[in-house]
Amino acid sequence: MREVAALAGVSLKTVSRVVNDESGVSPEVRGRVTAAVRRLDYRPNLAASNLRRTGARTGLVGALVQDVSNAFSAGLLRSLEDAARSRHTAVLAASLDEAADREQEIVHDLVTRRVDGLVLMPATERQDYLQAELRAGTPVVFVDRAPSGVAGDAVTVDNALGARKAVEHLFDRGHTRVAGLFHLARVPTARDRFAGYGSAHAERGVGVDPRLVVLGLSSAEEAERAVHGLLDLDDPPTAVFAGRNILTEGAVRALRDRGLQHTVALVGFDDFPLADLLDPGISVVRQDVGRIGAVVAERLFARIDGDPEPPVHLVVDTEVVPRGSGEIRPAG
Amino acid sequence: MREVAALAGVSLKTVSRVVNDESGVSPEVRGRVTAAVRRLDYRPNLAASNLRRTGARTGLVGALVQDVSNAFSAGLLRSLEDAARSRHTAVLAASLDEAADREQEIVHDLVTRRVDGLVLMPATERQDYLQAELRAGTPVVFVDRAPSGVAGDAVTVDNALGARKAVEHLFDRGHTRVAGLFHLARVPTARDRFAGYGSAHAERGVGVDPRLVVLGLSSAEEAERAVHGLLDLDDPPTAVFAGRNILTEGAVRALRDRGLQHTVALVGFDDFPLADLLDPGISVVRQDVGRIGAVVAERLFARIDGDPEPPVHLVVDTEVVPRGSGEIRPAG
DNA sequence: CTACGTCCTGACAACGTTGTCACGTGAGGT
DNA sequence: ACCTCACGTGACAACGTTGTCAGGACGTAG
Repeated sequence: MREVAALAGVSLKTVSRVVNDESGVSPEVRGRVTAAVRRLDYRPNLAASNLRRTGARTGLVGALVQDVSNAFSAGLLRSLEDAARSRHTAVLAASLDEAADREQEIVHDLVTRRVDGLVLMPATERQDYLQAELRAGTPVVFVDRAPSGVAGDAVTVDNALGARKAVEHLFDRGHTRVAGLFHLARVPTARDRFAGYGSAHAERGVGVDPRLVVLGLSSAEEAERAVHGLLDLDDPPTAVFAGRNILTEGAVRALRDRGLQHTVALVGFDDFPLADLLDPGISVVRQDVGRIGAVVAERLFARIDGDPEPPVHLVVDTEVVPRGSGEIRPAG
Repeated sequence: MREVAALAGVSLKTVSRVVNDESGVSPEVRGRVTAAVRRLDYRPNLAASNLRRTGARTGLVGALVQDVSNAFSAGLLRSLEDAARSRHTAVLAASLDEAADREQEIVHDLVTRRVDGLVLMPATERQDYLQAELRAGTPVVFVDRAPSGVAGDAVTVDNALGARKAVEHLFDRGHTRVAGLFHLARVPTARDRFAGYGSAHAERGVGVDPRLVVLGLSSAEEAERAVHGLLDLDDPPTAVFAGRNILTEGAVRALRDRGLQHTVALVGFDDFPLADLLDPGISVVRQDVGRIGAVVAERLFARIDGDPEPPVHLVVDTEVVPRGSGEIRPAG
C-alpha cells in the first residue's frame, strides 16, 4: 500500500479510500491510484484491515463435520457454503472422524483464527469445553446431534420419529419380525433411533425380540456380518431396519449374498446416492440435507448478526422414501 | 492481552513470551501469566500475530473444486485436509460449479485472505488471470485439468490413456461397436477422453462410427436420453463407454429401463460409491482420489516451503476395475 | 571491590490497514 | 473584501501482536 501511495503520489489514507470505494476522492486522483494498484498488483491485506476495523468480521465460518467425504456431511457443507457465499463468507471445513480430541483441537484452532461462527456436528459426548468460547461470543450451531453440557442452537431431525416411521412402514406391510441395526450406544442419534424402533413396537403391541437387535455397529462389514447372523436364526427376521447409511450398505450386501434381496424387506436411515439404482431400489428415511444446511446457515448468521434470543432446537422433517426394498411383504 | 498483562502484573511482551512458549521466563511469572490467561479466557489473535511475524504463514490453503458435495471433489478435499492437518493448516473449501466467473471471484477473495496456497480444479478454459497471483508468490497446484495460459504444477490422470484402456477392455471381450458418451467438448478432460476412445479404435483398426459418439452431455438425464437414442439405431452398440460418472449413471438407467443391463456392456470413467452393489456391478476406470489428493498436497506444501523448481505435471495412474458390466460379451 | 556474564524483564517500534480530525482550497453569499 | 462552507486530502493514532534491544538483578571470578 505504501508503494501504491508513493507511485500515485498520494497518502496512504487516500489509497485506502480508493480501495474501499469511499466517497470524497476526486476522479483524477482515483484514476491515478487505481492505475498504481493495477501496476503493482497490490492486494489489500484482509487480516490487517480486520484488525483495524472495529468489531470487524473475519468473514470466516468453521464447519466441523464427521467426514467431508461422506455424502451427508458433504451435502451439508455445500448448502452451508451456498448460504455463506451470499454473505461474502468463506467456509473452513474439517473432518472429525468421531474423534473427541480432534474436535477440541480444531475448535480451539478455529477460535484462534477468529471465525465468526462455528457449525459443529459433535463427535464428543459433552461439549462443556465450549463454555468459554460461547461466553466469548463465538456463535455455535450444532447439527445432527443436540449439544450436551452447553446451551446452543441445534438443528437435527427427530431421529426417534424417523426410526419409528421406518419400522411402522414395515409393520404396515405385514412384518412383525423386524431386525434393527444400530451404531454405538454412546452416540445419541443411535440411541434415539433405537428408541424409535422400540416405540414403534410398543405402539403396535409387538414385543421387541432382543435377538433381532444389534447395537454397536460402526462399519458396513460389521453390519454385513450381523445380518448374516440374524438370517441364521431359527426364526429369522422378515425385514431389517438399518439405523445408518453404512449399515444399510452392509445389509444390502448380506441379503444379496444370500439371494434374499427380494425376499427380506429393508429400510435404511439416511439416504445415499444411487439408492434408487440398486435392485430392488432401497427404501430409506431421508433427512433433507439441503434443508438442514439452509436452516443451520440461517441460525448461524442470525447469531452472527447478534440475535440475542435463547437457544432453539429446530427439528427438520424426515420422510420415508419408498423405492422397493421397504415394500417387500413377508413370505406367506 | 493487555488485560492479562495487567492481571498478572507483567508487561505485554512477557505475556507474549508465555503464550508462545518462549524460553527465558521464570517459572513463577509463567505461572501467574497462565493463571491470568485462564481466568480471562484469553485467546491470542492469530491475525495480529501473523501480521507482525515476518513472512508468516496464515496456515490457510484454499481448495477450489467443482462441487464439494460430489464424491470426487469431496474425496480430494478429504485427502488434502489430512495432509494439511499435519502441517497445522486449515482448508477453505469452495465449489465452482463450472462457473468461470465464480472461479475468478473466489480466487481473488482467497488471495486477499492471504492463503498460503491454492488447489484449483479449473472451471475456466484459460487461467491467464492467475498470472498476477503467481507472480506475487501464491503457489497454485492444478488438479484434474492442466492449466492453460499460465505455468503451474498439475496433478491429473492420463485421461486419454484411461479412456483407451476402457475401450480396449471392451474390444478384448469381443465388442466392435462401442458407443462413447462425453461431456462438453470445451472441457479438456472430455476432449482427452474422446481422443483416447479414438486411439483405441485406431490401434485396433476399428473405424469410429460417428453415430455411436455423443458429445456435449452434461447431466445424467441427457446421457439417459442419448443411450435410448443409441439403442434405437438399426445397428445398435453392444457396449457403452461413459466418459464421466454422472453419464455412467444415466447409461445404467437407460439400460435398466430396457432390461439390457446384462446384455449391453458398460464401462464408466470415474468410480462412484456403491458401484459394486449394482446388478451387474459397474466396471469403471478408477482415478485414485486418495493418491491424487496426496500428490497434490505434496506439491502444494513443497511450493509453500519454497521449492523453486520449474512446474511439473504429475500423472497418476488409472486402473480398470472389473465388476461385471464391462465383462459382458456381445450377443452371438 | 570491580568487572563481567547470565538470566529475566520491559519499552518501543513495527506489521498493514482504517477511523478521526484537522488543514487548505476555492466557490458562493453578504 | 470578508466570511462560511463543502470538498478533497493527509497526519496521526490505533487495532493486537512480536522482534529488537536495552536494562536491572544476581552471581562469580579476578
